[in-house]
Formats: sequence, structure tokens, C-alpha cells
Amino acid sequence: MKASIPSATISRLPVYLRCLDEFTATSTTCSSDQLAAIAGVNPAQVRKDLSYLGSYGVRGVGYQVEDLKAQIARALGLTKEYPVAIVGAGNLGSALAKYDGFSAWGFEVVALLDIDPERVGLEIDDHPVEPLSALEQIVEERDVSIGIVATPAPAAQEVADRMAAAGVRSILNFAPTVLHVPDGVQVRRVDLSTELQILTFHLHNV
Amino acid sequence: MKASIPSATISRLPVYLRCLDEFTATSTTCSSDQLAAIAGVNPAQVRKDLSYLGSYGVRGVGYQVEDLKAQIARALGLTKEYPVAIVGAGNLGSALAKYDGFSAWGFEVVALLDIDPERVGLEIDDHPVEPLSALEQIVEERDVSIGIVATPAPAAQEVADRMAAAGVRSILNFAPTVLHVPDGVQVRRVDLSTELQILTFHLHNV
DNA sequence: TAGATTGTTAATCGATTAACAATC
DNA sequence: TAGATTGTTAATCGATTAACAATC
Repeated sequence: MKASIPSATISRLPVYLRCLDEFTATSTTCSSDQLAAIAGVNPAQVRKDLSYLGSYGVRGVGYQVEDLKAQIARALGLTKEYPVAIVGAGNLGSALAKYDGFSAWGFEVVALLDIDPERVGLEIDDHPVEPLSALEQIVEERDVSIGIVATPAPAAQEVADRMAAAGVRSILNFAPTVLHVPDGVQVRRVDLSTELQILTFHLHNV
Repeated sequence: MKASIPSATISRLPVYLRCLDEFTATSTTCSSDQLAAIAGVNPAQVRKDLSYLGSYGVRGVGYQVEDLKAQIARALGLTKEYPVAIVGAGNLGSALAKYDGFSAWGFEVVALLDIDPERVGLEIDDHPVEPLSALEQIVEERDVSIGIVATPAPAAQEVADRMAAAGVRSILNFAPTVLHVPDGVQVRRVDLSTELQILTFHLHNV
């Protein structure tokens, strides 16, 4: 059943989870109309999305905010801890290592690696920079489930290959390149230039 | 005509642009099959996407790599310069200010602002941190066309409101919140936790 | 009961892709 | 000409949303 949740719905669930926080202080329930307004989507879509989780709403009343948050978190698998390894301790990798929004949802940065000997040994926000050569060992020993690629583009594919070979099943790619990975490994791409270029398209075509 | 390019196509154009670089060294032409393999999409989709730009391919031969890059860049509006202002000089904002992949496509960081007096006056990679109070003046004087929100979530909406009021038409939001903006202003959201949570869904449901 | 809101259906809309005629 | 590959059609697929019966 879970596996049949449409991907578009899955990517909206984290947004709903965020938006529900805005009700926590003021109300114990919320309607699909209210949540839709905050999340910036159609109310029918909210109801349809939430219906994939089961029937947790009450007709005539709405959804119990805390209940719903728990159900969404459960559906997303946020009841577990996820050890994260970041490869690339440059500007972006370092900023990610310092980011404190991870822990709120059970993500823990357990390693920060770099290939540059000059960076290895540095301490970035309590994370020692370790050598890339230790990647496989670290993945194994610390049970890394998510790998973050924050290297320059030319290094990204090789890092992803090694992550996948070492058993990492999920990769978040910040390098401006398209990664090719084996079946069973999922990649999500976050590309600053791509986002900016999509914005310029619309700026340009008005 | 341009305005009728589907949004899914628009978000793939920057990817094609990236992938075409891989041909530059080895070949002057490429086929939709080759480009599709590198970009990780269906060959028919590549042809359909590119057909929105006009007919720049040659049957039996393929596309001229350099030609196609120029056409995509033109369609995306990358022939102009886009002044960018970053609000929030914390970990992420600073990393973005230092990012040198901007300039390759005509983006120039012309301001880095922060509300914290302790940060104002710092110099981050040649960008002086300026006070948030100067936002409106800076947008006007430096003709800022893209605003990047790299503040904590609670501050993001107010910053976006001020950007929009000052005439910024495009906003890239890194704060973990959904921004509400007037018609005519476009927002794209980049949310680390959302990406990680989408990954955990699949990790969890295997 | 009357009012409100869900859960779900069915219609609509848009995106993807197989297939192939056009043509270099 | 024969082989290759585009551009485009039409079929398929999936996502969105209006509408409303169900029901609290």
C-alpha cells in the first residue's frame, strides 16, 4: 500500500509536515482548506494526498494536527535515525555539516570527508574532516544510509560509484552533474544553477 | 511561442545545457539518444523538449553541440546579466556568496545582507556584509533581479515581502518554509530536509 | 437537525513515450 | 541509394481538481 503512494504526493508530505507546525500553537485541528492555503496547494489535493496515509481526518471537523504530523512522519520513515556522510568539505559541504536542521528529523552527520590532505584533520563544527580513502570503512562501521555529494562536478560520479558500491542506498547530489547509479540506489539532485536558470527563463519571458 | 514551453521542459533545459558540455571535447554533433543517455531521460523526450526551441537538429545527423548550447542558453535568457542579492550571511548564505559557479551563466552576487549587527561589516569572499535595512535601496540602485533567501525560517516571509515590494521578481528560497508572494513574483524552493525526507521514504519502503 | 468537512469519484489536464513518416 | 536520426503524431500514463455523497 505504502509503495503505491504517487511520487508527487511523497514530495508534498514533507511540506505538509512543515506547515502543520504553524497550527501547533493555535489549534489542535486543521481543515484541508487551511492546510492547503498555507502549503500553497489545492484543498482537494491535500485531502487526496492525506488519504493515501489512511483515513485520519474527521468529517465535519478536520484533522488532528499532532496526530497527522505523527502519521506523516511515520509514512516518511522519520521514526528511525539516519546516519549521513558528507563528501566534500568545501564551502557547501562545510555549511551542510554545520546545518542544525538535520537533527530535528533524525538525520545525523556521522562523517565529513575530503580528498584534499590540507583539509583532512580540520575540525568543522565538531566534525573532523576525514580522508576520502576511508569512505568504504566509514560507511560500513557507522552504518551510513544517506550520502551527500558536495564535491566539484568532475569528482562526483566517482564518489557516487564508491558510495553505491559501499552500500549507500540514497544519495543527495549537490554537484552540478547528473549521476548514474545502479538500480536500487536513489539520487536526488539539488542544483543551484539549474534553479537560477529556471528563474531566468521566466524573467526573460514576460 | 516561448511562453508555451511546458514547465517540465523548462526545468530540463538547464540539465541538457550541462550535459552538452560532455560532448564539447569529443564531438561537434550529438544525437538525442546520446544526450538522453547522459541526462538520464527518454530520447523521445529530448527531441520533444528541443523541438520547442525550434528545429535545430538535422535528420540523420543529430544536433550541432555548440549551436544547441547557444539556443538553449538563449531560450533560458542566459544572454543577459542577472544581479543577485543574498539575504542571510549565515553558513548557507556565506557558502552561496563564495560559490563560483554563478558567474559562468551570468549571475553576479551584488549584495550579501544580514540583520545581525555582528555580521554586518564582515567581508565574505569580497562581499561586504551589509545591513538588511539597506535592502530596498540596494535592490533599486543595483538593479537586483533575483533574490536569494538564506535566513532562518521565521524571518523568511518578511524578507520575501520586502524583496517583492522592492521590485524583485524572482526569489530562490533556501529557508525551510513556504513563501507567499504576490502574482508576478516567482519563487523556487530548495529545502534540504524535504529532499532528505523524500529519500527516507524510499529507504523505509523497500 | 443543520453546518461543516472529509474521502472518493470521475472529469480534466498535462506530461511521457512509442511509433513512424520525413528527410538529411 | 541505404542508413540514421529528427520532428511530430497519437496513444498512454499519471497528476490535478471539481463535485458531491458520506458522515461527524
